[in-house]
Amino acid sequence: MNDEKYDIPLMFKALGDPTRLKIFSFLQDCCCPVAIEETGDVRPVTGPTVGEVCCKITGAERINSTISHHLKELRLAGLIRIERRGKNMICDVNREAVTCLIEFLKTNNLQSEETCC
Amino acid sequence: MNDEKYDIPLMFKALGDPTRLKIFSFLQDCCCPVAIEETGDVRPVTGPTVGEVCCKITGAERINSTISHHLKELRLAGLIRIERRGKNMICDVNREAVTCLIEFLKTNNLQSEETCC
DNA sequence: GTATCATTTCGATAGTTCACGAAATATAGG
DNA sequence: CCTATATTTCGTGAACTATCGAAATGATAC
Repeated sequence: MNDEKYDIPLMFKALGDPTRLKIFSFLQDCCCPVAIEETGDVRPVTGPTVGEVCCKITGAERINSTISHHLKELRLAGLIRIERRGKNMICDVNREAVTCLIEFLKTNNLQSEETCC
Repeated sequence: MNDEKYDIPLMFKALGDPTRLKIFSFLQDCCCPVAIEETGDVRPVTGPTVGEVCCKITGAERINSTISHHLKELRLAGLIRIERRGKNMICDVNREAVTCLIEFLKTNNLQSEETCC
């Protein structure tokens, strides 16, 4: 799971900004349905639009270029996917990437607090 | 586990720099023995010194102020502990903090790739 | 106390990032 | 094609960060 596919420091960096972490957290809580392709790839079926994310995070109606920028960084880090659905772009969390981070953190981080080697 | 005790974005930010992630990774691999106090607190017994970390990360013999700075950031984020042992400062990973991150990432990140709500 | 070793703090610099508004792009609908 | 809607890209300034060498600190050894 710790492929070359994901850039671990880039993913952590993306989550290291409070605004981005809020966005990520919101998308995680949305827990949107996904479709599984013949290839085995997973892609979002529905989910919050960029506008809905903006509204949720900033409280404002208007779409914010800052949120767009943060979404792009989360996307470039591989943590979320953004896909057009008609007029809107919809977002969802890339669970594989998150699992990759979890695996990284789990390494040598056994719950036991005794000496391990 | 998701106490107020840890600042999640700050921890992710600390891990978001490649140099710091290398340091953290090295300390994780060291997997040093820890002592359990009467209070239940855990503290390092032995572990790499700051000099050893510098050597490992930069390859140089000399202690590097940059590494010192990165260690401080990891410490302020709560991810590692640094303690004096005679002339040296020794480092180790704070597993509780790491577990806190893992729990955060696990939320709504079930392995199942089907619709979950 | 003085010298020495290990590490941190300070100060400067170059580079990066966040946030904002304005302009550009892409899609849908008439 | 023209318009409206949704979102991204661009340009800018302020704030932050990484890195480096030099000076300061703190602990031990003599």
